[in-house]
Amino acid sequence: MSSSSASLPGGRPALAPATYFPPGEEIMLRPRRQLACVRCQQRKVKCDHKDPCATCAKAGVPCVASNQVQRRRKRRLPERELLDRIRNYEDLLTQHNIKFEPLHPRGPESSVSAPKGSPDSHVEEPCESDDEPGTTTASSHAGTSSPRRRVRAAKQMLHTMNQEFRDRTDGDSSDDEVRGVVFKRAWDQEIADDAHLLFGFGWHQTIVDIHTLHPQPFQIFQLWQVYLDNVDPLLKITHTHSLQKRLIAAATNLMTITPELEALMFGIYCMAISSLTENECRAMFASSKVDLLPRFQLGCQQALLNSRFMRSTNRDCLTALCLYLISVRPTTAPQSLSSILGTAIRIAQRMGLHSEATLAKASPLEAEMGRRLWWSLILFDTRIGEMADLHATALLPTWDCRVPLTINDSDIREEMKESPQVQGKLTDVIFAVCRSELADFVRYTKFHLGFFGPGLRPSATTGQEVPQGSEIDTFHKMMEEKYLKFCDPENAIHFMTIWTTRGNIAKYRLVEHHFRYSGSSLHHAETQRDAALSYALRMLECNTKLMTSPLTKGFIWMVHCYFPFIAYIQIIQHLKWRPKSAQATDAWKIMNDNYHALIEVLSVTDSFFGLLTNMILQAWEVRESAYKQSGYPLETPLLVSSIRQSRELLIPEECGNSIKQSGSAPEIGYSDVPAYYDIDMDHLDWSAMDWDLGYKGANDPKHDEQQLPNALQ
DNA sequence: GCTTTCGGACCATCAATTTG
DNA sequence: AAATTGATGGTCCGAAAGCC
Repeated sequence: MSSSSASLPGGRPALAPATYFPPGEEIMLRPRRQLACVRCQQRKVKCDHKDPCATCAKAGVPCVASNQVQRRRKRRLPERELLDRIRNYEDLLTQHNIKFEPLHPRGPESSVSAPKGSPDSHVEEPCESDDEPGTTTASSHAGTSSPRRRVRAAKQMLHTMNQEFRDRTDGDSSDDEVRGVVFKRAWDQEIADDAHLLFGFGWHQTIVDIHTLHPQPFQIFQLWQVYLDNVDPLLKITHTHSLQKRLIAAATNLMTITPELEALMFGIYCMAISSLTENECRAMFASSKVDLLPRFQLGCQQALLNSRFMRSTNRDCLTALCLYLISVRPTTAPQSLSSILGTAIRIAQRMGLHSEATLAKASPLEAEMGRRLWWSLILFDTRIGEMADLHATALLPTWDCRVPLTINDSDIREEMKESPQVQGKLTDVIFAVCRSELADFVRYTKFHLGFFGPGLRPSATTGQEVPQGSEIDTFHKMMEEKYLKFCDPENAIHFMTIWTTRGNIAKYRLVEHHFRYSGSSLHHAETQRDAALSYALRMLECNTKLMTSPLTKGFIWMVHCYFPFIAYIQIIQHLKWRPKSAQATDAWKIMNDNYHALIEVLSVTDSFFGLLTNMILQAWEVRESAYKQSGYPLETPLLVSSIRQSRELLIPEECGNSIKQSGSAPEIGYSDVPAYYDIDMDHLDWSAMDWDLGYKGANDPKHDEQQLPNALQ
């Protein structure tokens, strides 16, 4: 081992070890090498390691500290592989009639030197690059190809198949596996361009030069930093250590990056911008979100097309698609998004991300990142399915991808052969693990399968017991003991984990409640209704904490995605039924707090705002008249006066009419509901919930007119 | 003349391999 | 187990190019 003492031969004075290791440090305890900042690394100039460093300070740009990239496993080519390669090259020389001295004299049985003209021999054609991106001409499209070209393509396809069979049958692959690969390759060669199916233009026909859509190199690192702060801690679908190195290299030469990495970069830009507020975005990039986001989304689309994302098995590519889809959510109808998410999940299934048997064949890093990506897609798809009123879900016990491991990114490296040991409960990935754990629990529950998989019997297909209602208690206790009690409420990601988990558990308690008592005589019993109300109030309380805490500022994009609309419905129904109950005062307070957190980001002209406030006002009117009858004084809560005030500012036609209509089965396509206020379907077939029966006319005959929007019925 | 870019010399690190 | 090897990651000098 070379020493790090001062007497290094031939070294540059500036590179003396003291530069890297502070004087006085013991060699045994020496710290990690102090790295140059990202910009100095990129510019290959000396970095003084200050914060900010002198060169960045001088240039007036942000000084971003770089991370050490994990060393990759050294790969030594085994002798056999080297010999095979030599054999292959010798074969090529033979085919081209180039004289050489062979390493192995060839006998007539030599398998690699098929005689020229035999079916096995490679058909050499000049200019075989028709399918190369960028070289395709209009006349070479599949639809307009000449007979000569078709013959050539057919020959090439046959050649590919023969080659594949030869290569594969030498190894351990089964016949089925070989056939699968061969046909996949064959399709790949035969059909060059089909990506326009989703994004409207062919992969070789980009409408603008994609390179012009990238931000400046220093902005790439700013966006990366925003992504690391606001997005990565929640999703954990990129491996920071290995990706950062690739990004640094990519940012210095955007012309040479692979389309997959380019797509991922645009996906990261999209999510970074999505996670910023308008003011933050303007302060950092001197442009508005509405300018930047569509630009990066277009770049992501084009890069996805360039990487032929629909047939690709590249993880970067699918990760990019996932980030892109999350970033378009606020401006996309859930029905549309749900459809394209189905495509994403099918791609993931083709890659085998849903199957532990397939994941086991990949490296531990690939497998683990694959699991995280699978769960992210499933969780996002589940949520969008709820919003799209989809009566189907991919969250079922029909696949066996396990919940991601509780490990830090630094615990898993590319060269690892064995899965890393699970670390403590508080790792980088705590949020992603907790929500995956919850979904993994839910997908086996009776209520969930009752709604989405009545034909599925998880205990028979998976060996797992079906949790009963009371098992939510056990599960909740387990989550509190296993994860939440270790969380520090002062830590942003821990705070998110605590209140998101508790809020979601309350939501599933409510869903389970309705499943259990739907159609039962107990459904309208006082205690059951009180229980349902308490779950809904708990949901709102958790949501208020997430919306109002300064800790979650960067994560608010995720909080907005989970607006607890059903909690509002549950609470308002209860308040109409029992306007003077002991819980009613508490309920108004909790709703008031949540509403004021909501109003921060809500526009009073939104149709969703009208729908929500209409429901709230009706509940308040019931309470007011009940108190008037009894003669007790009643203080109007702030949210009611605030709603009334905002309505007075609106033109009556814009507000009142639309609200009245929306109260009676409005045409609320979710496309016109601002995504911040997505309506929460919560897995339920609401028509089966018997929501209104017990409440209708309880106190006011007008309630018969009070209906849930179409999508909720 | 100042700044930026980047080829490449040189050093550090550490897994794989060899040596004793 | 220690020593060695060699692949890979990292720094930053200094020549050349770019810019004002």
